[in-house]
Amino acid sequence: MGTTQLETVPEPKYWHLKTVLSEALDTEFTVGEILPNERDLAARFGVARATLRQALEQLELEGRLQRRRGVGTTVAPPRVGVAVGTEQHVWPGAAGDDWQPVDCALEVPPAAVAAALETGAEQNVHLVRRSRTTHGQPVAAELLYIAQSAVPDLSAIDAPAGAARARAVLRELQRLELEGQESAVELGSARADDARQLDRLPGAPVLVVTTRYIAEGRTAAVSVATYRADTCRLTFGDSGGVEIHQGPERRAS
Amino acid sequence: MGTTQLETVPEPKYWHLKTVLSEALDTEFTVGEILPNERDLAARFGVARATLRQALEQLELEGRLQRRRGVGTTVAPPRVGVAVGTEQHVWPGAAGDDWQPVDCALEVPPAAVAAALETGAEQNVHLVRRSRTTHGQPVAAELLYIAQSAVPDLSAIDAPAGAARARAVLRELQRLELEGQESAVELGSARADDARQLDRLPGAPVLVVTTRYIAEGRTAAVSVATYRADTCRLTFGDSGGVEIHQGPERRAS
DNA sequence: AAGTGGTCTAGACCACTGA
DNA sequence: CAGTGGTCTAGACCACTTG
Repeated sequence: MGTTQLETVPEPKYWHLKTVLSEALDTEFTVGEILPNERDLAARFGVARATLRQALEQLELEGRLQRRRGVGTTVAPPRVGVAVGTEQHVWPGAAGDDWQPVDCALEVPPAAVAAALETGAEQNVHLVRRSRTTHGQPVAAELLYIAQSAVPDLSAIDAPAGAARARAVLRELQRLELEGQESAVELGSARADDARQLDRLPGAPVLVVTTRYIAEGRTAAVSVATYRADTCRLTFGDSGGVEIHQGPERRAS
Repeated sequence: MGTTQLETVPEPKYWHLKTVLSEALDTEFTVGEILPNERDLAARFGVARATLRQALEQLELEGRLQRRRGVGTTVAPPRVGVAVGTEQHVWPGAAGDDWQPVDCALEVPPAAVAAALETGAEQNVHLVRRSRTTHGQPVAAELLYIAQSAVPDLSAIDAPAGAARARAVLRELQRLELEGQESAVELGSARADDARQLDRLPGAPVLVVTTRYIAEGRTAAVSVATYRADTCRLTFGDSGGVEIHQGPERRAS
């Protein structure tokens, strides 16, 4: 029962509930442990299930919980840091990156991508699909649009389709000199296909990283990478990231 | 009525609703326009208000809508790109950044920050509060922790408190040579005080950017900046960002 | 005071997982 | 199959903004 303060608080119940649960997670649970089910928890705190769910949703958004339909709610491990903007710029597909080519096709890109690539409307570009995993868990799905002019030597690309063709296109890309790259991060929600790749439900919160790769003074490729927002911390800079703000939120005074 | 497909779809109503609304926003509304209120909209689509709200919540998360209690729901402008990791690293408070010092105090930092700064537990550091605005709108609130050893010359800092003291501390910081910085981005939810600064309700989704500033081989300062996730696109790189993925989500095939 | 979005309830049924 | 989280309903009241 949340009998701590009940009269004088204009604070929403779900907010208070979230705080209580958050503290309980720190002190009484270990990573991977299963929580009681939502109906029991709601009853225990004397609130409707919807209210309890509102608190759980926020905790999941903050990466503290993991919920899976048909299974239950578990305590999530700390977010994993994934490097997305290394100091030394490199082409996608360079040796040592942890992306897995999935597919490759010629397609008409979305208007915004077409504008960046300076291709005409309705004009095909290479579309390479890749997925990224760390520690065996899928963390990101990517759509990589490559101007046809950036990979002109199609004769070297004989694979008709699939991952083999994707690898061939990326290999050709390495021949260009990469002059720069710039990225942007924003919040989005997973489309149905991304959600499937990321092992989440559609609409799950994701961090969308769009990157322009610049060569020969033009944008040679555009990447739209979709990262699981619940499990990932995106790091920019030289090292693999610093352990700040990863766990329970503590504040000075 | 959502009479389009009703029998064979296991697609959730709110998801379908979101799609319909999203298309309507593209074609029938202009930025800043007010939508009908939630009760009317729900009735118009033949769903419960809670279901309608689930769709609106997602659209707000994606930066398509803006909702304000007591006012209404409006069509949001495209997200504004804010630069958070320039190529040439600079100290916070350097000339030309668009942060506004608010406050300054000596406080014991959270454990994770203390570890990064390599200060002992319970040891005070400078805590500078700043806020960032673009186009007159508040976009971020920052807590900037600065090791006392990084600003030893306290005699130059005579302002007792407030923004003046913050500026003085930052000015002293510029004397050090900045050797590097590294950042991480993750999803969070606004605490009560951040929410007030950002003109949002507590729990609103935010992008938390934590940055380590390195000088003399040590971490001299740590910044925890909280950006409004609904209105901001964080850009990393040389330019101010590229117009990709900013608007309605269009896809090839 | 009227109208808005925000919170909350007590139910119901569905989709999925695992034994 | 039983148990889980996900969706949905039809109400109610509250907090806030604006005229």
